Amino acid sequence: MEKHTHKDCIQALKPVQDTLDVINGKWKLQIIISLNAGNKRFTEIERSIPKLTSKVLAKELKELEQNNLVERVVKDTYPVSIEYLPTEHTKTLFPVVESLKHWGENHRKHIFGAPTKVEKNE
Amino acid sequence: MEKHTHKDCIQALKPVQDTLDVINGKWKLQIIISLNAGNKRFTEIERSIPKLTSKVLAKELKELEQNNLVERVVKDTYPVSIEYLPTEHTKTLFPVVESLKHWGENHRKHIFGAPTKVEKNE
DNA sequence: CCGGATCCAACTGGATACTG
DNA sequence: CAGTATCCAGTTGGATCCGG
Repeated sequence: MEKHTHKDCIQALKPVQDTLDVINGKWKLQIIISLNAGNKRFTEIERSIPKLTSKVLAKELKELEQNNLVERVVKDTYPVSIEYLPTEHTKTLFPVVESLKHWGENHRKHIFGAPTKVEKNE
Repeated sequence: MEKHTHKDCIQALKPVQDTLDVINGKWKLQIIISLNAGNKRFTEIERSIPKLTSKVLAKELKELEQNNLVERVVKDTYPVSIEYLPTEHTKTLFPVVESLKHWGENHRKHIFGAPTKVEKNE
């Protein structure tokens, strides 16, 4: 087996990193789930996710919006109300999440020899 | 998408986050690829990945080893040589990476390629 | 060659307060 | 309500040097 610069491998890795960047961090997927559970308003989302602060939520929502995974809708009422909605594109993420979930479960068995357990939840 | 409770989703999300933690960062997958390309020695791996420093590589290799994705072999030669090898467990990661890659490619088209769907707000 | 130790700059994110 | 601003502590990672 020859050793090479595997530049082509790195090239193939680019879309992988793109995906990881998009769902990166511990909040993005939780936010997406919260939206799909029906939460729409900023404060609603914030309250639905423990330990998530408004500063971080604002930042995460912006990034999700840029990636077309969240739609920000400004309602021209008084006072202006804002809704965050999941997009069609969001749904394409579900199989990926399933894949990650499946591997995570298998990995846990592989490392600890025990299935995922329910832990504390504040 | 069928109806879940929010808590169910968060619960199901745990193994997903496990997986993301394992392949997190911009180096882990590159290192795995480098190993699978045949690179074994520390310095070899370091040179094969631009911008990767020895400190970070050492840390990443330790984490990968803890997750059984890398095997560290000490050869009792003079001077002691060390080899890093991919494991069987590493292979189980490939379908996941494929899934991430596929979504990343599709996502890029969706964002930039622009068969732009018309989503109008009022 | 294989890293560990150290110093340091930049970034991250929590807590709190504040605004239109 | 939907965020911003500010301060601040902890973490990350680059640069460099060092020892086995």
